Amino acid sequence: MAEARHTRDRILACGVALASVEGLEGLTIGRLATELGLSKGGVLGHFGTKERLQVATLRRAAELFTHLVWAPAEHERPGLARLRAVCDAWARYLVEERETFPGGCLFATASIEFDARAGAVREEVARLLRVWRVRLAHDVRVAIGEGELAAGTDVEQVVFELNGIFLALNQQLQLFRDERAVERARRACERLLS
Amino acid sequence: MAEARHTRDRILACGVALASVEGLEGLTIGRLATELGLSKGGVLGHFGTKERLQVATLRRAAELFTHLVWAPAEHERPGLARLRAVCDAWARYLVEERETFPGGCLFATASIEFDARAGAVREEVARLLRVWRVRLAHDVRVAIGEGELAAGTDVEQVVFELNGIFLALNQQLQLFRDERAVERARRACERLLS
DNA sequence: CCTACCGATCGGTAGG
DNA sequence: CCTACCGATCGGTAGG
Repeated sequence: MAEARHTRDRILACGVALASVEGLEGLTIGRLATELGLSKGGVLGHFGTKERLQVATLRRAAELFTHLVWAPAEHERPGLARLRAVCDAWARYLVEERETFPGGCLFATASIEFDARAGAVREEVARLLRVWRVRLAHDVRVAIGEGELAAGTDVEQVVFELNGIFLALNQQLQLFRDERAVERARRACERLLS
Repeated sequence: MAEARHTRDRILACGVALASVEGLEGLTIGRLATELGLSKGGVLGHFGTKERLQVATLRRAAELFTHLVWAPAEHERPGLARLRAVCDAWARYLVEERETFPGGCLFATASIEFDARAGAVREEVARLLRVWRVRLAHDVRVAIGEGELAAGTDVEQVVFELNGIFLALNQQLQLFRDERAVERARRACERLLS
């Protein structure tokens, strides 16, 4: 039924925002229910267990990330031009999507929260981050092939450092509310991609 | 009494390890009590409230960090030499202190966990991270003064990027169990500090 | 999708 | 430091 689908979407939108602040463990069924005017049974019925709710929330966040960070850059020329567009969109996503992710990037939150636990949630976080890195690595490789980056450039090294820059930016924005860090991230990317 | 002090130390050692894995919110009084063979009252008596237990746990983690990362570098020549020694010790701390911090750096965990909440825990995390950054900034400034780093170097930029490198290393070690990232962090530091 | 309920665990208190 | 207890909330189930 279309109504059930719509309810599921509402639950996930609320779940992404809640998990961004409280973590995927702090994403409780009771709180979701209260916030949406549903019963706990009504929430849980769409997912079966809390773990599956957590995985569904992560996947929805990945769809949003793709839409907000990848889509604006996708049609740029592969290689350095697209990498730069991705970095721009990535920074914009961290700064501007306070409504969707009031507690900052959900992948930063979830990767820290589950990095020492076993289970389906941890596996899903790791998988989604790997997919993203493959995408970045591809454009780094193209940039090297095109001579836009030095021939000896270590692809994984660039991806590692890019990841660090945006983890640092997320922390600076969320914990210190320091928007000047956007400029720092931009400069760090420039230094890395030239 | 010396015994009470000893019990408090035992609670905090266990608390640091537990919070490293489960977060400072997942650090529950009941679980601490069970793990230490105490009653809940026995645990809480040393701190009063859970929030104060969380702050005490963070402070203990900061003492450990100082001992493991700052102390080995402290007597190096201020400036670039000491910065390099700090980076070495910082990486070693993330890789080797699995027993003390089985879930990785507690400051990485706590900063993500509390970056969207108000209260004493958030303030303490932010304060401790600021103290550490001041320390790093000082040696960057000395290095510039000594001509070891270019005259136009932006101090906060270097600190920002250093922080990113070690956040990325922590994630790579914990979520992906990728020890090759240590070499990547080392290379990123070299690139930054030359 | 609902109400009504389950056992477990949470932070915290009282009294000793 | 203990036992015994409080109300609230957790994930989840039953029956409709």
